[in-house]
Amino acid sequence: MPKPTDAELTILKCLWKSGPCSVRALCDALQEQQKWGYTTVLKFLQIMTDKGLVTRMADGRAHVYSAAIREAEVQADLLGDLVRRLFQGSTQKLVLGALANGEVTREELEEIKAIVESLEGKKS
Amino acid sequence: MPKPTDAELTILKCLWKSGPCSVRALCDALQEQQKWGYTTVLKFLQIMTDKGLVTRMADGRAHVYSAAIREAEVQADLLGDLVRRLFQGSTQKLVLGALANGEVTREELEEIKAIVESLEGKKS
DNA sequence: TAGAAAGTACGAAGGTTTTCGTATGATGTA
DNA sequence: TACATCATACGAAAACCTTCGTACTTTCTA
Repeated sequence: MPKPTDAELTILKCLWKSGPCSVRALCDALQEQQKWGYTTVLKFLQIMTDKGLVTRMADGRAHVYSAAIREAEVQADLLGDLVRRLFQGSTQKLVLGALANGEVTREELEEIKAIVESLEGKKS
Repeated sequence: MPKPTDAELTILKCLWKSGPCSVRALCDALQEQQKWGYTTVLKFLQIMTDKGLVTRMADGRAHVYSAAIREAEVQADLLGDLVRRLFQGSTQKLVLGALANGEVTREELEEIKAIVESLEGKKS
């Protein structure tokens, strides 16, 4: 599974959020963040189809595109990449780095702690 | 501060580990992981000097290169990028994703929990 | 002193990414 | 039916990344 580029990620995020879309609908949905021309978006989708990142179905004259990988898969993939390349392969180092630098509310900390404790339970 | 490319990261990691190096020393240090020619490494260092990722000092005929950014900075930078681009800006979502997919030992979990608790303390 | 050795600088080739423009075909309407 | 509209396909330009090869300079050394 190829790692999506920046532009490809933008499109995937839009597909995850909106569900299957025609090129036109994607363009409209992207309008606010991105000033891409219609053929630019189309080209990305064609490349992504070749790479297996999206699939397409004919809908009369037009095509409807869907994400071919789930958000969680890409997240796991890119996280694993970062862990390997910048944190000596240690997930723990990445987590500590994220906690040290990111904004996390008290409620979110609670939730993280709960997950950590449940993982500890599994390791008994 | 420009985001380092893959090759640039490899070189930065080596500089962080070994400290300031001549091109020759870097080549040797990289020998095991990477089969780069001397001029390849030199070229990267020249590009990285232009980008401000490394600095260099003359040492007689040769140059000695040092990392211009600390490892923790780059880690924070790339983590922030990932949080923004793939986790809706939520550090918590990234942490949960990392915990769900990565390998973490019991001792590491303990340490994470301790950090979480100390952060909770700070928020009181 | 003449040539080997070691270092830097420059440029270029080949690949990928980003971004459109143009060509071409189908569809619907005056 | 002829023209505007909308969709896809194709190709190409510009930027960036990776990787060397070659040229040039300085410094040893036989």
